[in-house]
Amino acid sequence: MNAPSPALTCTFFVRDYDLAATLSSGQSFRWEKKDESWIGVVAGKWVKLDSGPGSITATVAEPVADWQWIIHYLQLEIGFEDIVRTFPADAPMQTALQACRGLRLLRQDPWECLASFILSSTKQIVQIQQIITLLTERFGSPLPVRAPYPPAFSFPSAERLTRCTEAELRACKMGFRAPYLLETARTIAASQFELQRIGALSLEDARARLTGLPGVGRKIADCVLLFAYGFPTAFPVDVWVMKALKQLYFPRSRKMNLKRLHSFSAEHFGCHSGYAQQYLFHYMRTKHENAKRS
DNA sequence: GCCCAGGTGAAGC
DNA sequence: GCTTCACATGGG
Repeated sequence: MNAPSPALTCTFFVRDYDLAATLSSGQSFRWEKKDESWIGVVAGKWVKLDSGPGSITATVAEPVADWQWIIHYLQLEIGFEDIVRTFPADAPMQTALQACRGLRLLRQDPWECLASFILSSTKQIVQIQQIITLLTERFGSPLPVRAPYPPAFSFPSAERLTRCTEAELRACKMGFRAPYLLETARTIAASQFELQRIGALSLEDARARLTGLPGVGRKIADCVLLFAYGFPTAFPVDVWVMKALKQLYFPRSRKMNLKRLHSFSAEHFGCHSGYAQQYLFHYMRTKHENAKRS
């Protein structure tokens, strides 16, 4: 077989892939929409994604022969229909599914995902994006970019962040999250904690390891387990998912606390409950604008 | 001014 | 075990 020759673009044929919903659904915070394209950084490479009918085209700044990194990130090879089929048949779930069919889960870099969600607590998605943009501009490395697009930067490594002061991090507008990020970066960089090994553990053990890090509780751990490691039943419950579960499933119960909702979700949403969770989250966040459009 | 945002950890009961 | 509160910052 001939090795594929290096190229600047590659087109992938896809079905049921809503790129816009996927990249704007609060999994990753590094995507910016420019005209009809999405600009981001994946695996240390600047990349532009364009969605066509039944296809996604990736464009990079320097020719590459192997596109596996973007295939993996976008999860282009998963059996989407097989996942959606496992969702419960109840009305709320089917409404959410219909509202944003084609929404996918990404497979992100564990460190970037962990650091990003440490910065996410009680912040709106736009603000998380602002913080991460500042962090990458100040402490990441500049990457080759295609003209005429603005400069892009890698996500700073844990080791790089250990050389920051807390004040420098706070200056990225992250507030009280700065010491959490700094301490976690130190733990990771000192190899007291191997992110590599988390994926081989059971869900419960992996979650226990992550929640041992400062600033990482159940919710942030579940985000990393789902968005970076692909644990299919990690089920992050934030304020939106909480609202979705209470309003859609327990409209007249006053005593549904976090713990009860976790046990409900574990038995109700099936073997891909994490995927189902992302549909509920995105549906709740966007249903008002959808209502306006239709 | 107020309430809220992909929460967590510590203190109080 | 649970509930309450402080913690920065910016949007609506």
